[in-house]
Amino acid sequence: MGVTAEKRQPEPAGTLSDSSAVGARVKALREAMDFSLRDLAERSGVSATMLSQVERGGTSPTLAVASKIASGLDLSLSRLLRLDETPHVVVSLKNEHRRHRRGGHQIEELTPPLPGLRVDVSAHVLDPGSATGGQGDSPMHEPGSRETAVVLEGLLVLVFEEERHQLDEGDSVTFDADLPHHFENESDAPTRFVAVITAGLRRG
Amino acid sequence: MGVTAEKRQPEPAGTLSDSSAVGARVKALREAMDFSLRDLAERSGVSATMLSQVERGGTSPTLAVASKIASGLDLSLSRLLRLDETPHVVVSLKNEHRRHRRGGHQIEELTPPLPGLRVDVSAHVLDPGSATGGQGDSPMHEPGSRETAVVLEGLLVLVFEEERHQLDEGDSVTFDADLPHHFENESDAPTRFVAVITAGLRRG
DNA sequence: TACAAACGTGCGTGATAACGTACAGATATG
DNA sequence: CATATCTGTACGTTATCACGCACGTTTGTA
Repeated sequence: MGVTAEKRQPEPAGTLSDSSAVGARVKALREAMDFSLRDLAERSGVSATMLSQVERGGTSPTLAVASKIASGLDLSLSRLLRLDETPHVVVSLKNEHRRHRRGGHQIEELTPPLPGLRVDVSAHVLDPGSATGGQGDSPMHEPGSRETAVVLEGLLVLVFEEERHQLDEGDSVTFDADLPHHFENESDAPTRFVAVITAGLRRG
Repeated sequence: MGVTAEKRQPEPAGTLSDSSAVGARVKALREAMDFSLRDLAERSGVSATMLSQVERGGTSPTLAVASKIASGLDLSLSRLLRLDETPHVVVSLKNEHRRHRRGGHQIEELTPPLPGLRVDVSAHVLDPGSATGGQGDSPMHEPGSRETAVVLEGLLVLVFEEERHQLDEGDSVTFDADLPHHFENESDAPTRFVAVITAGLRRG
């Protein structure tokens, strides 16, 4: 069971869209602190000329120089950069979740398609008598991946390499997801569970 | 990324403790992802020659190039830098029991303490008016870790770097867990949610 | 008003980042 | 074993970072 890996997008979340954003940020912080270019130059150890070029977006400073500038503004470099990165928090509202259904198997993606996200969280509902592992739903994942399933409601059966494992409400199970497996609902009530799949060891 | 200090002022406090630490970090991450220098060059748009120099600490790349390298590693530059900045306290549960409570916060570990497990899944109940992040519960996790929370019942508030995010039942949220955060229940009914925390990047 | 000081930026220059090419060693393959 | 391919790095070249100096403009002061 699982979702195909999202392909890398042109501008992943958190990447600087334009390094001149950092320059504008430095200028704004410097002015907020009531410093001139020469003031900041003295505090940071970077020349006023360079600071002017950076603020106007005319050059991309090295990490060493950028760290000095951040220090002159009483910040770490990572914190300075974070001010202009895309937001770290991604709230996924219930009605925004990507949902799909295959027969008696209902799937709801709970994690956003962020590049570099090494875990996939999804909610599942299995109607009575239904099972996962239909068309387009591989019984195995990429090598090294692992899965944890948590039963929220009802009864769940994990069939792992042809061995059956009974899970009651509140139980959880962790296993290597790169081996053949699927889930079944043999009861006469729907089963709800959350599946957490970690990225494999080799990422292409 | 070793800058010779012979002609420059000693680096002021607050800068990267060791520029070549970033290079070593890039090398460790690249090898963990099983990439060659040429593989990463293709993904990041930075030449293999340059990557080799950076990893060996022979040069300090510009912010523009460093951002490309980070992107090739599926990271933002600020996260890459954060891995080698001020050491963070690693959260560690005080006892091995699978269930425990702190005031109005009830926690249940759902994943077993398996070696090499790169994800931690836990169920939480917050009584009305309660919050996470009390004594012995650090507001930050190890560098590079990420967290996804799914609201199963009730209303939840995420306070992330002092910004509040409202979540209704069924909503989910994903964020960098190595920055200050905690959860609150401001409603008059209990809140149940599942938290999924991925291992940090610092681990082997 | 005149003058001094402060400010941001253009210009030229040296240092170094960034890359392409080629090499030697390691690894894979028939 | 011989050959091909992959890998990391040395070297030379080009592009650009980083700076000192000087300029024109703005601001402060007597």
